Amino acid sequence: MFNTIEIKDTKQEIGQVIKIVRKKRKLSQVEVAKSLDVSRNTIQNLESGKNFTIDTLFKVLKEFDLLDKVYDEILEAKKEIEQTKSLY
Amino acid sequence: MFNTIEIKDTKQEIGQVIKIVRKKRKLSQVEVAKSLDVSRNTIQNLESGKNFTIDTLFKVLKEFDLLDKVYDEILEAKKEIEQTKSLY
DNA sequence: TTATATTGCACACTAAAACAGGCATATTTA
DNA sequence: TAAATATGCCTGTTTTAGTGTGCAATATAA
Repeated sequence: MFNTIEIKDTKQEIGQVIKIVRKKRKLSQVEVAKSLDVSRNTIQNLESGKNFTIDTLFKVLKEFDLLDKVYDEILEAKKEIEQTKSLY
Repeated sequence: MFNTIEIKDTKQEIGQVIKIVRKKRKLSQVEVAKSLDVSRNTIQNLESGKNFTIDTLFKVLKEFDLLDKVYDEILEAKKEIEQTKSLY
């Protein structure tokens, strides 16, 4: 009936986005890993939809200049939620 | 000079959003933890800006009907990135 | 106020993310 | 084509997120 999004799908989409951005910048997994001081496995797992920590994700987003955008969207969501009257 | 967002700040904002939504729904940390089958510590750490896994975050977002929105925003970002010509 | 529930934060323990390294298979480049 | 580079995935080890418990401080209800 309802087409609810699964956690697994969302992780995989994140991984794809990261990979696309990395390719656009012509960087290898090794190069990104070195820049962030994490292992290549960590980048590999992130890109392939495995579980990972928020620190790992945000390190990559920051490296790719995407953290500011995410931060803004969180603030935007916060505003909306605060304005919305509770339905419960 | 440039006001770059830090990872720590972003995590703390996420924690605040989660907490606000939970309060709006008049749920305790214990109740949310039970619903998601995670420990209260995990919810506590998420809300207080500690490090956490993407699975934990997405479980909470799904419980609060926010995962679909996040998924859409990821797809939107993906489109934009794919269209943008690389600057590198 | 007094009782009850909730929260924040310790602690030790367990499960899993992250690390280090290797290897086969693409993919790219000379 | 051959060489070099990059990727995907595996195995074992280390680090840390998550768990379980307890307790003091705070907030809520009687």
